[in-house]
Amino acid sequence: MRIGQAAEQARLEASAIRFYESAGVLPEPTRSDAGYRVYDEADIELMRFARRLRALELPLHDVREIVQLRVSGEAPCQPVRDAITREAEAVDDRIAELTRLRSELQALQRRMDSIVDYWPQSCVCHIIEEIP
Amino acid sequence: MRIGQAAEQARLEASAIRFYESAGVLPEPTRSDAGYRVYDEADIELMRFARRLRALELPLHDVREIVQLRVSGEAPCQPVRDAITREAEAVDDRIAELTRLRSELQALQRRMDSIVDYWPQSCVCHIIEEIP
DNA sequence: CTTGACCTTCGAGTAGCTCGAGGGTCTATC
DNA sequence: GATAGACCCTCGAGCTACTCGAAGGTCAAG
Repeated sequence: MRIGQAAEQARLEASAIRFYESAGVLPEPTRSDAGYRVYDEADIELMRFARRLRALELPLHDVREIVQLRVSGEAPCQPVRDAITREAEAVDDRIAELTRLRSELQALQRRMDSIVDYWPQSCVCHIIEEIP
Repeated sequence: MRIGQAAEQARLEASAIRFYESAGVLPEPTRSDAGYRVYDEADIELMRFARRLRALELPLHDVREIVQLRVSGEAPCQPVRDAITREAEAVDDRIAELTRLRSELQALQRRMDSIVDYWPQSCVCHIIEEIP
């Protein structure tokens, strides 16, 4: 199977498959006489594995490490656990950050609305100055 | 005042100030005879304004538009309102996405823990295969 | 006159891809 | 056999928002 069909089966873009290969995440596939990449079912499964790890938003270097272990026949369980633990912490941190940011944005929106209600012609942009 | 002190006053990195200038966010400053960038208090205020907008995680092209309006003497109120509205929506979307992701990561962690509790020697990585 | 702190520009690096240019290949149809 | 259209190749650039390092110029103090 060539890269287009592989991409469809693995639900990745062909450009992403080439990129993963160049980044050492996926192994170099065999080539046809014409130089086309040729994949089999096991290659597709590996692509799906990588896609699932990326769907968890694991950084690519973690995906690379985990996929390489799997390719070499070692169980990548501990790296997967560690990566998921790190990722869960990163996600929690980012949610907390975005929650603070959302409060701040909502407060700004309320202030802008109230200023416009009371002084329809006035400029509200000075409220930005109040951000530390 | 030169760029180092300006960076300190505006709480930006000097490299960020140069980058903002090259990106058209901040205007080109006057130069000393030696070619050093020279800033006054109004320049610092503009830097702070840009920093505050970026602290709201507004994309740089929005910051550029808003800062340029302010430089040209126009009130950037409506663009600020629009940008904040867009940003609030983007933040809400991202929080929803990350909340889903956190649930998924926590579910994976629980599954991995339970598998290790019951079959301490087994590999848990097949649980990744269950991700669509 | 030298030292060290500061400044300059330019290019590359970060993350994770996508897209386009310029070219080759394969398959079906005429 | 020719040709059209779909597919593939590599390489380089682009996206975001900066940061860092190299190689070199400037300035004040001792």
